[in-house]
Amino acid sequence: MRTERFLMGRRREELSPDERAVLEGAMSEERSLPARHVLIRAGERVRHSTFLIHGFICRYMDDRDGHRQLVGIHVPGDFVDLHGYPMRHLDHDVATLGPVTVGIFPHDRLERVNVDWPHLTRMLWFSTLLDAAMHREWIFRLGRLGADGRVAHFFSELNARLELVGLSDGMRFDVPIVQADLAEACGITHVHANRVLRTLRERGLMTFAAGRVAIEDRAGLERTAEFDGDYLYRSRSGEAD
Amino acid sequence: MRTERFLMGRRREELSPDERAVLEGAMSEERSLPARHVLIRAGERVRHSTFLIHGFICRYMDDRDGHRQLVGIHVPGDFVDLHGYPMRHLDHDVATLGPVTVGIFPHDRLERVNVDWPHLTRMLWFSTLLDAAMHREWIFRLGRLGADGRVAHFFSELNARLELVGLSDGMRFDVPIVQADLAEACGITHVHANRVLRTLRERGLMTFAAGRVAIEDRAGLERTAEFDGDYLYRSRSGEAD
DNA sequence: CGCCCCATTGAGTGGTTTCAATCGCAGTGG
DNA sequence: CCACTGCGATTGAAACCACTCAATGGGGCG
Repeated sequence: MRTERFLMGRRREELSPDERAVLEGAMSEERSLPARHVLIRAGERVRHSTFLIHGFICRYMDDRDGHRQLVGIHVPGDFVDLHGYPMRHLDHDVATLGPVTVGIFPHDRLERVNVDWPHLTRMLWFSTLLDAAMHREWIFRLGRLGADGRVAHFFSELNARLELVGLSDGMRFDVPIVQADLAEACGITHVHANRVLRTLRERGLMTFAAGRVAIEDRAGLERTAEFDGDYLYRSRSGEAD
Repeated sequence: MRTERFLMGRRREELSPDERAVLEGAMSEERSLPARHVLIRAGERVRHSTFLIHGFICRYMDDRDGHRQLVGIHVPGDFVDLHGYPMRHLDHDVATLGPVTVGIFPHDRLERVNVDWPHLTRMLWFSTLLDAAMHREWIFRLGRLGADGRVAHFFSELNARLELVGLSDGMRFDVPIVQADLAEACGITHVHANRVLRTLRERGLMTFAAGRVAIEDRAGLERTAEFDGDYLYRSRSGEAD
C-alpha cells in the first residue's frame, strides 16, 4: 500500500477497506524525483495530483525580486496538490526538497471516485482542508510571532506532523532543508535564521544541523512557538489510527 | 435566491439550474446578526455552515496575550465556514465585522448534497479551496512584504473580491473595519497602520476613512502590493458569470 | 588544489514597536 | 444645553528587532 500513510493519525479510521482499496487503485504510477526538482509551475493546467510517498516537497511563491516565500511543506502521507483536481491549475510552484517518491493520481480517476464514492470524496476534501488549517497557522506564525517564535513554530509543527506518520519519535527527525529554506518559510533572512538557530541552541531548546533536528526541550520549544497542535486534527486515540 | 452571489465571477457558470436550486434548498433559514458578534469559537462542534448574504465576517486566532491575528475576511457570496462540514470543528473563531445577514446550511443537508450531487459537491469543495488560495496569498503578504505592501495588498484583494460580486466599482467600496482591524489582518500595530495609511494617502494611492475605501491609483496600489489577482480564480469572461 | 555551497559573525542601518499624549466626535445623562 | 465618557485616529520620541552589506570559515567534490 503506497497510500498507507494517508490521513495517518487523523481520521483514517473512517475509511473502509473498500475505500482504501479504491484510493490505492486511483494511483496510476509511482515516480522517483531528484532533490530540488520543480514539479509544477503556477498557472499550468494540471491533469493529475501527486501523493507524497517518501521525502519532502514544498510549495512556494516568488516576490518581484525573485525571493521565495514557502507557503507549505509536505511530508510522507500528504496529497501535495490534490487541490489541483477541483481547481485545475495552481497558484504557486511545487518542488522537491530532497529526493522523493510520489504517486500519480490522474484526475479522470479522481473524477470517478468523486461520482461513486461520496464519503471517500469527503475525506479527500478533508485532507485539502488540513492544508488550509496549516496555512492559517502559518499566517498566525508570520503575523504574530517574532523570529524566534516563527522558527520554533516551524519545527514544532514539523515534529508533530512527522510524529503522526511515524517519522519522528517526538524528539528528533531528519528534514532535507538548509537554513535558507527555513528562512524562506519563516519570512526572515537566512542570516537572521542562523542567529535564531544559535539562540534556540543556547537556550537549550533545539539544534538543527545538516538536515537533522534534535529537540532538547519540547515543552519549552512549543511555548516559544505558542504552538498548539489542535489545528492538525489528530484523532483522539493518538498517533496511530 | 439568497445564494445568488455564490462563486460569482469564478466558475459559477458550471452550476446547472438544478444544482443552483439544490444549493438554495439546502439552506434552512436566514439570520441577521449585529456587528462585532462572535458566531463560532474554535473547537466547538459545528453542525451547520454559514453562507454570507450581506455584510462582512472575519476569522481570527488569538496569541498568548490575547492579540488577534485575522486569518481571513469574508464578503457576500462566501461560504464562511463550509470547511466545518468535512472538519466538524474549527481551528479558529468567526465573528461579524458590521451587521450581517447569513444563511444557515445544516450539515445533514450538505451530506445529502454530497451523496446525490457529486459535481455540486466538487464546486463546494472548490469554494473552500479558494479560501486556501487566499490564505497562501496572506502568507506571502506577511512573509515577504513590508507594512506598506501588506496594507496595499489587503485593500487590493478586497477590492478585487468585492468587484467580483458587484460591491466595488474597482475604485471605491465600503468595509466596516477600523484601523485596529486592518492592523490585525496585516500583522502590524494599529499605530503603525495609521502611519502606513498616511503614507499611502500622501503617495496618492488610496484613502481609507470611516469604513470607506477610495482608490486613487489602482495600478500604483497593486504595484506596491505586488498584487496579482490570479489566485482568485476569476473566470475568463470577467466579473459577471 | 580550488571551487562552490552553506554556515557563521560583525557592524551599521532602518523599519516597526512601544509608550505616551492629544484630539475629534458621537452618544449619554444631568 | 453642555459636561462627561469612550472609542478611534493621530502624532512624537525612544528602543529594539531584523535587515543589509561584507567578510570569513568549513566541508564536499571534481
